[in-house]
Amino acid sequence: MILKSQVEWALHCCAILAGLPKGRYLSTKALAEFHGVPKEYLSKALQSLSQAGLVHTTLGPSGGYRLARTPDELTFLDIVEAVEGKARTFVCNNIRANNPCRPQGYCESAPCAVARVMWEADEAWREKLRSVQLSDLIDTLAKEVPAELWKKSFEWVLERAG
Amino acid sequence: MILKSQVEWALHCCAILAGLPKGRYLSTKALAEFHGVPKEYLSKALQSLSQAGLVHTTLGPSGGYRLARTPDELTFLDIVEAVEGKARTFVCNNIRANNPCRPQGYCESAPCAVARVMWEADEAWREKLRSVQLSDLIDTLAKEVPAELWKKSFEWVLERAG
DNA sequence: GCAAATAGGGATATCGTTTATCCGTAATAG
DNA sequence: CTATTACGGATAAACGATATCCCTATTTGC
Repeated sequence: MILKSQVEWALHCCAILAGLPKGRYLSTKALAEFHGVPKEYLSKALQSLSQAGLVHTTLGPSGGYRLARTPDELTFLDIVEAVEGKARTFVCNNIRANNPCRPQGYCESAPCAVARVMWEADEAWREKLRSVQLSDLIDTLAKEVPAELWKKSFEWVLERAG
Repeated sequence: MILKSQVEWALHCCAILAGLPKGRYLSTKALAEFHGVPKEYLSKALQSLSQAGLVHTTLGPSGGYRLARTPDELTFLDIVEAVEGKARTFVCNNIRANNPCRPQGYCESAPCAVARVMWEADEAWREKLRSVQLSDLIDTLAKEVPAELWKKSFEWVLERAG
């Protein structure tokens, strides 16, 4: 069970978009080049962000993406769920219903106890992702990324932002 | 990203094995029939439990599986990891290293900040699974499953336990 | 108005994983 | 000795992740 690589791409792209001056847009082409990932496929991930309402888009030359909210209003969970979906990672097939001792037509009152535990763990995962905002990531990166590289990257993006 | 159905099967099988009298074994055939799942494929899941040391096996007629530890020494995480593996659900491909502004031969000091957050969430998921013991599940089932069904199921298993 | 660049969506192809089955081997109980 | 079992390897089908291509509508700048 491994998350799509698109999740990683989307998170990194949002980190870049967070640094865009207000009103500017960055294209798929620039984001793909910056991260060294296939443009056409990255486009699908960005479309997922768009459909989830996390980013705004414009068409035409100088078009592209910008965040729809401020970085402190965007959580990791928002981004992960936009790409990966909101479905739980554990699917209950209710195999207890195959119990040969079970009376005919017996109807379950509660969700399977096994599934409930697995869903609680799933929720713990989501809660952790919900607790981290995009702004937290930016703060961390600002500390960790060497100043020179940080500055150069910012300029690189600005040159291409429409 | 969805867990294998084998995870569900393994959890339910362990719950059944927890009810076995000391020293008795239950075969793949019986476990597969009880849960209505393909015997050959379930066998792979049980082999995973065996390789992880969670269950003991014996060969021959009246052979099969029994728990290697008491239900309060077996956690959900033990079982989930035995089947699903211990690898993290988020794989960092270190795409930040593709940054065109990055100086040649630059070597990262720390794991990617994005990956660290994702791994913390993964750990939160595991911690939750680690906190629930198989005995907890048995307690819940003992309360929720109708007494009649509980008794019949127990008898069904005993008839087939070697 | 026109040309270039863009997001968006659909169709398609490739690859790896999950799911599933089959078979041969070794061990064991009766 | 026979029947039954766990175990491992080989194989195949089904599915999702990855990736590419193409067409359309829209927008910018000339």
